[in-house]
Amino acid sequence: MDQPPPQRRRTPDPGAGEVGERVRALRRQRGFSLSHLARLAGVGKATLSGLENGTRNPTLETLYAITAQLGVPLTAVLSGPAHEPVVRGAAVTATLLEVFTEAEATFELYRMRVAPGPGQLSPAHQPGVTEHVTVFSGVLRAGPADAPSTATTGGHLRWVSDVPHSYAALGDEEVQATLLLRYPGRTRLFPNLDGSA
Amino acid sequence: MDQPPPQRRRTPDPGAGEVGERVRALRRQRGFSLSHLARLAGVGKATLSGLENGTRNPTLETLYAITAQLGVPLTAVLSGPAHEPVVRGAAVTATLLEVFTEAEATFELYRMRVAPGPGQLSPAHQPGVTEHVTVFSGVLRAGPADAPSTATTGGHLRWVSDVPHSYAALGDEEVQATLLLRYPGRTRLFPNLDGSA
DNA sequence: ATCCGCTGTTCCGTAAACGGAACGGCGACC
DNA sequence: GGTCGCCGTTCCGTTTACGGAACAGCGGAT
Repeated sequence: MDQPPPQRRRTPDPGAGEVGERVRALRRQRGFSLSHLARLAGVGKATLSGLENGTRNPTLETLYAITAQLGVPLTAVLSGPAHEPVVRGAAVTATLLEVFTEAEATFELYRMRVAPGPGQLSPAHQPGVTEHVTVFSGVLRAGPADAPSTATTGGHLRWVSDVPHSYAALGDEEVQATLLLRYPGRTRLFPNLDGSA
Repeated sequence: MDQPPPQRRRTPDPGAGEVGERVRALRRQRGFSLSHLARLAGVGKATLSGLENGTRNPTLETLYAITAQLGVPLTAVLSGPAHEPVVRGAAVTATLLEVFTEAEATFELYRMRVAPGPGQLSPAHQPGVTEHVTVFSGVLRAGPADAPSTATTGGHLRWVSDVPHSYAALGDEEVQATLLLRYPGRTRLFPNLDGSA
């Protein structure tokens, strides 16, 4: 016999609601009303309302029209692991955001999260490598293993990481931070991740 | 007077055709036939065919179902790593790298370059917005217009940017930095009274 | 008080993206 | 030769995302 329609459901969900939440957050940040943004983007208010509330499944064109007026790339509102963690340890999870190749040095910018609890020790990098950490949430104790420093929200740490170094979150809160690695010359930690497809 | 004809056209196009080309390339890489991928993803062959040929404007759900079966994030098929500057002024050029949406706040991470010469003044942001700048090349003088601070390579600046603020590169060298903007998360009608966080 | 103007939601007809089926084309096997 | 299976495209009816209009709620001006 004919099968009934074979389960139109597809995937757990890309986070349909999350996209709407991000759009709404970005819109509010800019002080735009829903009506205003809809007019700017050339889409109906019903469309934007439904999108923000997760009751519609927008087309690429619609979503692009909106994010363009918000001044963000499409990828900024898409949920999910746009970038997969490239460094994962007991406490530290880092995601490569960007690679800057300059004349004198190469920079790798990571978003880093450090879970509360015992810290994590990382081996030495190549000579001349420096790390710059900007904490924007939580309290981080990090630096050379024999002389770490502490930074809280808004704080900044910097050290030469050609020696073993440690990361640890103080307190109960997960640490959110950005990590900037500076390599002299042009050697890269992850040569195949430059995304210059 | 009446609205002018409502200009149904939106934007130059995010590269509708490009998305299709990338999907097709990824599919062929994996040795999948169109029919096979359509079946895997649970979408109609007509849908996938039209998408690859650029004659359809897919919904997020459709595109996600397909990219998931290709084993790539949605962003892999969207207009690539083309980050265009989103802020441009006399001295400052900034590129939005990432948006982090947290429970209490939203963060926008920029890569910023400040050209040597006269600085640039930026208007106040909304209340509660803070800026965190990490300098990794050059000498930057920035902060509230009436009380800027100076940071050199490896330095860090932080200020509340609900007042006009300025950026200027000291010396002849262009300043390279990362800029983290922190927006208080949900726009609350009443300020938080609990004082936590 | 009434009126605005604006917010965001909901209703509704239209346009189009959707899945399924049918199509022509091609290679393998009988 | 015919037949099968799969390829990718096209046709077609259904579903739904779309924009416009109407709606209730609210703050400010008169």
